[in-house]
Amino acid sequence: MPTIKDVAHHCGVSIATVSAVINDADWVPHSTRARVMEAIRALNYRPNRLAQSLKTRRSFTVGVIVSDITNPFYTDIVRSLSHELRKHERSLVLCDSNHSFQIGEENYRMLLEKQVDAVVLIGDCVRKEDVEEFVTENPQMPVVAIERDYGIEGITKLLVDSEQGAFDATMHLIEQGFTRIGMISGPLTGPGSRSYGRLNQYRGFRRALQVGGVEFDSRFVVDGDFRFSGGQTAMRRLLKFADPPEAVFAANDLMALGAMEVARSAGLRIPNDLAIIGYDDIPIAAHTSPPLTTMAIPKTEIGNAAAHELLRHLESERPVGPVRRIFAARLIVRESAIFRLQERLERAS
Amino acid sequence: MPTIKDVAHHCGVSIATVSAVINDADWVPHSTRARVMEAIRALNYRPNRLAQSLKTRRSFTVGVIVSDITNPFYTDIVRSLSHELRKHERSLVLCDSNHSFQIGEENYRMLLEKQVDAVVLIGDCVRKEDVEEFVTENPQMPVVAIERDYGIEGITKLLVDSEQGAFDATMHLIEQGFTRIGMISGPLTGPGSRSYGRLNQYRGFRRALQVGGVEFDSRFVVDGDFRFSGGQTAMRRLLKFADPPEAVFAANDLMALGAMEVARSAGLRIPNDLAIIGYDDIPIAAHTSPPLTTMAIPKTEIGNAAAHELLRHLESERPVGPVRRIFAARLIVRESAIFRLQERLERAS
DNA sequence: TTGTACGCGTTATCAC
DNA sequence: GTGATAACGCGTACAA
Repeated sequence: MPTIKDVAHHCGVSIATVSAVINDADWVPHSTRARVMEAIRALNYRPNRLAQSLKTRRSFTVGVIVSDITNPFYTDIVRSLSHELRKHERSLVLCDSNHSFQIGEENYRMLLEKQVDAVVLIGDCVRKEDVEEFVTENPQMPVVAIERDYGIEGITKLLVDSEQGAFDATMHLIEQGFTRIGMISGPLTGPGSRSYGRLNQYRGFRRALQVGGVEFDSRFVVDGDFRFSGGQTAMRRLLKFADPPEAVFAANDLMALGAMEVARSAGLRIPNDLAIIGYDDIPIAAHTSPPLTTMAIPKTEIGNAAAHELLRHLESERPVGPVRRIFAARLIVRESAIFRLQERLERAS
Repeated sequence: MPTIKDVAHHCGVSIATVSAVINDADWVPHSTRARVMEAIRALNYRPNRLAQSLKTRRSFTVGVIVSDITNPFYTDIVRSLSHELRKHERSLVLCDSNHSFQIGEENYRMLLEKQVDAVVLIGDCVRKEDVEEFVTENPQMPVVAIERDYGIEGITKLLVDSEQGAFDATMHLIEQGFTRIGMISGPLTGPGSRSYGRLNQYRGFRRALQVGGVEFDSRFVVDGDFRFSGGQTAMRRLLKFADPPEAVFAANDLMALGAMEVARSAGLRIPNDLAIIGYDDIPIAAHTSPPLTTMAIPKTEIGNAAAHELLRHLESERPVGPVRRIFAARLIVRESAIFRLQERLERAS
């Protein structure tokens, strides 16, 4: 591997001049500049970013810790983050904490040792106390937390308003004309309850019923586990009632799909006999039969925002204050929650 | 940030001693070692890996370029790769080339400049000529290519035998007793045809028919696009025949799901009226109704193997020869391709 | 057993 | 305009 020294020797200038050419300083004459460039091409010289970083104290690298990279939301966020960073000449070192706080803490420490310029935390990947400790030790390093509110001052937070999302979903059902509305919620305790940041979905559901003037029936709220099978189990419980709900809001699409499967197996048509609305807009949701009405999370926007916030810090001269941004889920109307008026009138008569 | 110098001053020894303690050399006396450790704790000293790397010429970092990180196969591979590397104190720089050869080439160059110890190429992310050039320029750097055979000497290849996978899938249908068998293939040209490395599926399908003594009907082979909608379109074409196939092998699960949807809408029961077998074993496949019989790709094994091969090079003294490993897809029997004998006898009578 | 001095590849300061 | 030269933080011969 040729070094800057080799280039300097090759074209008979000093390393300082070569360095100036590389970092295109304005004072280098065109003639010498051309000679240096020629030597660089001839030797196929590539600057050693490690040495650059050691000297400039900027690694042009961002560390990312994600609790589970196979979670499609996080994958999408990482992707858009990666693209934005690339546009600004930064690279990304990825750590998957695999839902282990210990691994997350090790990852964080490693990133600091590697002198990353910033850290992005996605999901519930590091213990709050550890983040606090790292942040107080490195107050100058930008930290962005996504989908988890550590409640720590001095770090940027990017969150999704799940209360509002659940409210909008439920409100959609009410506006369609449904009056007996159930909910398949997420787990009330355990890891999923926090990492998904969806504790507030139930609250949004309740608020929508209240605002929409629809009576709340506590029997119609069943808790699931965010998995397909959890949706199935929950739906079976719902269908046992003599007067089951006519519409159901599921806290995520996987459970909505499970619920749909059980409903159809029970001979119910969707949405004619039972309306279902999900949450997440996973890829398959557009292709189920009927296609699933659901709430989309602005994954790409979140990834872009993370990059944007980081770069604001990194590219500005003086430290920039942290930010707390709330993103809204967006209603995607498809066919699983349509109120079929004609159908209902016919049945009523 | 405290440096090794600060630690040395703090406990009144030389930096050489501190360095020896960090890299636990055997000659440091317990007493001084303890004093140094104490100072490290007190100052909260962390060695600067950048400086270490500059000196030792090993960055303990592996570069990964993936054509599309949101592709679940690649995500799983990246995940297992990342875990294995972490166990061996290596970190991972992730690049998503986003199906662009130009971005892939830029990524590769950047990784080299960052002095990564090795490169992993997943999918069709870098032009063959570029890989060749980089490899000849850096003959000592280990390169692992996954799911794409560049046909380049000197790099390790990890591939899935799609011919065998298609053969096994089709053979499963034949063994069940089906005789009129169709195939929904992948695209014959374009990016998908190469990045998925599935050109050979058709060949495996043909071979199975031959080996199994089942007549080949060219009308029953329709090409799709690896997407849900492509599966739907293909199935519609298949169902137009007066004597449609009684079993279908789809080149991926998404198309199998699309085909299933169309078949059911047409009033066909699965597998009673039409058997379907997929390829990939995507997560939802276990939860469709009926659950989809399919071929599973050993994603985790591939990721682990990539890490294993890299570490063989990285941790051995002298260069190790590259390897070419072929992985087999595994049949996952569920319910979408079961031959219901009794049902068929009843219908026949 | 411990300390000194140099080199890794680069940038930045300051003479010339 | 250009070229020495001192850092950057660390590892390591080699001297003490």
